Amino acid sequence: MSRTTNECEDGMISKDQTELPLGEEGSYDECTNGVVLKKGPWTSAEDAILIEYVKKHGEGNWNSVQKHSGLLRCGKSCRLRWANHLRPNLKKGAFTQEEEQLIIELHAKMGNKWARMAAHLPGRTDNEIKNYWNTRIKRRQRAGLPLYPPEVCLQASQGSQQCLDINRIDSGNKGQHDVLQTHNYGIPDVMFDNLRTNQSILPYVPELPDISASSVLMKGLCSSQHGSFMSPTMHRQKRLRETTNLQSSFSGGMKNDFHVFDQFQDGDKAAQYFGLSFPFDPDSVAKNPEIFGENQGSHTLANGNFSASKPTSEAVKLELPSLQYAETDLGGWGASCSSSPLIESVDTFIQSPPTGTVESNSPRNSGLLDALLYEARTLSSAKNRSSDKSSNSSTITPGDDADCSVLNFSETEWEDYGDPISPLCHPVTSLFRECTPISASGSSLDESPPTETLTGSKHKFGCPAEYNMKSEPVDHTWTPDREKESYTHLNITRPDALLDSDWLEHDSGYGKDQVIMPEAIAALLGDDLSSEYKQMDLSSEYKQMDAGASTGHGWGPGSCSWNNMPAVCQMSEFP
DNA sequence: AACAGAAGCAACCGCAGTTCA
DNA sequence: GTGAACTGCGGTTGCTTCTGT
Repeated sequence: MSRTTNECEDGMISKDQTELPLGEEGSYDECTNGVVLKKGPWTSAEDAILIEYVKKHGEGNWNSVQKHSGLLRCGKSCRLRWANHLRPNLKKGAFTQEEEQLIIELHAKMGNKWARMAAHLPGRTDNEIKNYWNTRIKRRQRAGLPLYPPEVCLQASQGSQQCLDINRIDSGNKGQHDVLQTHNYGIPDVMFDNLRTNQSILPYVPELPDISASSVLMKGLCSSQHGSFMSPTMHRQKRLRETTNLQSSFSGGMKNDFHVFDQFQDGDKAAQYFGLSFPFDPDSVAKNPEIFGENQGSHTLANGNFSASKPTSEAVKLELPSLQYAETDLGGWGASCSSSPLIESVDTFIQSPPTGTVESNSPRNSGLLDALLYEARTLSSAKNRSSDKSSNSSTITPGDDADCSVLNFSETEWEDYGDPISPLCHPVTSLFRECTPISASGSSLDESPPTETLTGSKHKFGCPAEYNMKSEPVDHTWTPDREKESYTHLNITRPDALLDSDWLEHDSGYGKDQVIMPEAIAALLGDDLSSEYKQMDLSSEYKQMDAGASTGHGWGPGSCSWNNMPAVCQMSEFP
């Protein structure tokens, strides 16, 4: 079925009926029935027509735009033009630092879910974000920088962990569609945490500081979600669907993208796979080139953040294992504890930071309905948390808006929640204090890896000096002020902010009558959500996963051993 | 001033999900 | 229940502008 044909069939305006605006820029495609549609850049006249149409008829029914307005554009083109350029409240201009930071964090958690990311950035379009990200990747690739700054990887890992938890809890729950969509990001962390927490099985791991096994590997996987581990040529949604079909996002991801784990029944191989401090096994590269960044074809950096023992390409050679960022701070990283993961971390992937607006009032817009529900849950849970915050911070409340917490690593906020222990068994505040490089210039955080840790002759985990990243004269001295600055960057996503009247009355461009009202949202979701989450909490699957866990949180230390990991990871025969 | 490459941006394309007849 | 139509999303391409040589 040809979309163009369909659109043309709807087009109604035939060539002989229409006077072509010859001389205008843009090309014209003639469809089988003679209808001609313009392509290429939009003119201001066309914009005016479209704006007028939307004013009269509202969004949606894009294919009828042509019928009613005579605009020689297909519906898709109209929708795109409206969404990306004409709709009210679009922010134009460069991304602010806050936005950049948010994009990085969101991408670390969501991957290339541009539309969802855009929902977190009011006034920004998915296209803008996508373009920004793609150019950013190019930039960093040239500079030999890792895709994500370390602290973002940490946050993403927490989100991933939570994602996994949720998937396990409620893998069959269609309502967790959003969660399922993000399954990719969770898989590695389990692997890594398992590595770390099962050191007796991995002979090399005990030599690593507490943070190493999980954080190092996780950092690599922060980028590997699109690169080294993932097959970039595989359609993401296809992955999702297959995953869903498998009744387990986790298993699906493993099946489709993590076949390489099959070889990890051997602990040594696993160690080699995860590289860095482990003896390099060139065979691993030969056998699994995709592991080491030879998966090309996506925009993902070949050198991503995942630095194996020995890069196999020049691009990778520039790469430095992300772990080195923490080289001088390993004492902090190693401030291990046996506490259970951070409470909020459990449901990071359930919720996300607020979106500013509901962009459409189109009743048929299912995607936006999802977005509305998504936002509503966020709002609802944010509200819940604000009320629960004082009473109980040690109970898993899946409805909590932990996503915001991830994005708002305000030290004070962590403290507010009691024991600020990360899922990696590290005090979050100390992790971020030691790991968040913010340049004094206030330039984008991710653009500035800590130089002083990049230029050592040989870092602690055995990465030879020749793999050191190109050092750049960036001041990475960490000061409390900078720390504060970095935290405050993110406060726009504070759950509290959601309930702020200003936020709620954020002009969506459709008048205040379409403002999201917290009461309405609460009424919409209210008990349903809570019961849903209660159900999740009690799900037998979750209990099964939790069985044997020493922490009672399912994925804490001991919850999943290396021995049972292959059972999870080798799900190629998963029913 | 001319040129090449990089960067930024806008738009198109194809696929998939949802809705409707 | 099924197929067509509509819509949204992500990937990609192409054009324009900027920057360095």
